[in-house]
Amino acid sequence: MAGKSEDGNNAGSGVPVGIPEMGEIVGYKLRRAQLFVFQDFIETFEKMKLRPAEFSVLALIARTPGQKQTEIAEQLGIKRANFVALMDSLEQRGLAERRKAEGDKRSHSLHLTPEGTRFVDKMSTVWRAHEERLVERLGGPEARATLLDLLGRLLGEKPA
Amino acid sequence: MAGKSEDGNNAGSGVPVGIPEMGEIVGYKLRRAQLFVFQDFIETFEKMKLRPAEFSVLALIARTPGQKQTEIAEQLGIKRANFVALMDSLEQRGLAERRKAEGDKRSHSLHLTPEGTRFVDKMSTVWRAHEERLVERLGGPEARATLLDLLGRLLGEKPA
DNA sequence: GCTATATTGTTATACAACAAAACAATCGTG
DNA sequence: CACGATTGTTTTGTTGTATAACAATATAGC
Repeated sequence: MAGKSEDGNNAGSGVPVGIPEMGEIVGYKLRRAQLFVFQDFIETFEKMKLRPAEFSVLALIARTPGQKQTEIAEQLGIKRANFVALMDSLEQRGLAERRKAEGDKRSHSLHLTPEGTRFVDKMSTVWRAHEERLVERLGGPEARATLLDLLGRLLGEKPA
Repeated sequence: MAGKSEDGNNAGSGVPVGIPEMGEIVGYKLRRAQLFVFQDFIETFEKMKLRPAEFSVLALIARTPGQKQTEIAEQLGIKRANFVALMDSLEQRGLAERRKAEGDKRSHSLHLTPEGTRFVDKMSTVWRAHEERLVERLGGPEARATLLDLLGRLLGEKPA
């Protein structure tokens, strides 16, 4: 056998070389992992009737209240058209509210209600348990930090 | 000031502590990264009119031909009901085909057509360029290996 | 061998996520 | 003031995915 194997794991097995194995495809594994994590997230927040998108909206409003709808939506990569129903729901549940922005009669500034603030507190606690579960799977906090760093690189974030 | 800061980056700024920053949420960053990678993937394969799911099906059939529909679907996490239309499309495009499985008149064994084989060759080449783009973003092949490893841990794969 | 149960591929259907276009109200600028 | 841009909204369409039901076939138990 003249050393011709490129794949390294299927010499002479008739398996066509050059065709990527699923586990070697970054996009594929990324998707599977994201699905898994979201699955855990969704189950974790099932009782609170909170979906990932709603979580992110509440967290953003909590951290920087008063931002305009479009600003919040943009930061989360949500089209402002699709953001409307999302915000409607949060408002009807009494968790967040739209206030007339002073100075601009078109835009709404987003805030948490008092109940929303309490809700976000509980939400944050519940989230921590979810995140800790991921850390265990990853094998420790350093692994999580590394993962966040690598994902950040894909997203083009500055190398800190 | 007695050292009470837990967040470490917003002392005295009125920002509620305990509420996670978006960039610190594994699930969120994972989703954004996956979206980004898929975006690049989709643009890369726009000319070939190939979607991620179709790519994965063709790659799987190419690597292990003769598998039953349900087997392929299951490996990819696709419900067999949704797999039908997917496979229909690949068959109508002349890339893959269903053969009557010998021994079981219910099941179909999946194979590539000759044209499908050529298509997969080209597909693999094009994919490599996409993957290489990701490697550059990540900062090298080692970073990619690390990422695949970490994602594998999330998915519960054996530590090799 | 016959019957009950399970599996395979399929159809139909519903729902959620997401994108694109258009619109009224309002803003900002020349 | 007139014009173009922006904000929130409605409407609509597409895609991905989940569920239920079905006919054909296979398998296991008796």
